[in-house]
Amino acid sequence: MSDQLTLTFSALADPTRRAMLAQLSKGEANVSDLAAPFMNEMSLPAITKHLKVLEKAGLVTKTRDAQWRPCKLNGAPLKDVSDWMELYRTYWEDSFDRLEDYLKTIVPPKKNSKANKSRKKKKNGKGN
Amino acid sequence: MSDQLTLTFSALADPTRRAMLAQLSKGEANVSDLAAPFMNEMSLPAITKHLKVLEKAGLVTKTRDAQWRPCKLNGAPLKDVSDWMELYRTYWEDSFDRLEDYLKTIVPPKKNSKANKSRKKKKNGKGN
DNA sequence: TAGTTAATTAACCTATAAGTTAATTAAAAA
DNA sequence: TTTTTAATTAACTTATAGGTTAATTAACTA
Repeated sequence: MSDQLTLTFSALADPTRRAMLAQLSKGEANVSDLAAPFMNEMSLPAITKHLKVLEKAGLVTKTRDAQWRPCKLNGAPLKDVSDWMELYRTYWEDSFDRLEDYLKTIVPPKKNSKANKSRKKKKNGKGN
Repeated sequence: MSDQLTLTFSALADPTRRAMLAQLSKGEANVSDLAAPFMNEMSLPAITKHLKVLEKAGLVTKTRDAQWRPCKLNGAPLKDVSDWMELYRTYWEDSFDRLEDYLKTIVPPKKNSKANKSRKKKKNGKGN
């Protein structure tokens, strides 16, 4: 009963699943194709499970072709992630960091805590 | 020993934690401030734990002020998410859906129309 | 029909995520 | 000095994520 965003973030929170998405971004692939890069690390049923997580999140759609199961990337759920991210853009954008750095150069580092009061003396009266 | 992206996605894969980030995006807050909206649903130690997950992901930094722990949002890890998302932009962008829809209107589903012929040559060719 | 291939399901194990209550720490206030 | 406030830690429970091996399903192939 998770909301969509939770389902999506959970699905993305695993490097194997992200690698599977990366592979699918190059084109359709069967389950065994998707499993191939991991066959030294894990079993086929493990891949089936990862795939199921991606399907439940709506990130992958699986069809049928004889005994094969061609899988396709579906990016739609990433739109929600993108929209969510947008709320925080100012917190991670480069320009924000640069602005912060810039502000540090023109606003004297002054703290108003009591601890600070006892510790720090302003260097010269010029600032601000 | 998760990679950063995994840590970040995992941290975001919980609605309580996302709500905490939302609150922090409005400004600094102490642990009890962050807990307040959830006090009917969960205990304070639960919030402490969620906070710890956010800290380990680098999304929140906690400082000290007497017995309070002012918390601050740090968006830096979201940059990685944003960069990762960028790889899939074409798969979720509205314009992509619209382009797809548009292409469906101009590429006849069946035989080679004149328009089709000029754009597409793909019956048996291994071309590109 | 028997055998092979592709994938899933079943049954199980282990680690950990997410919560709890109770105890503890640390600072402030009375 | 005692009490209150803010937060964490400890110890524990429960559910689930992520993996395993073995069995099963379903389609194609010889």
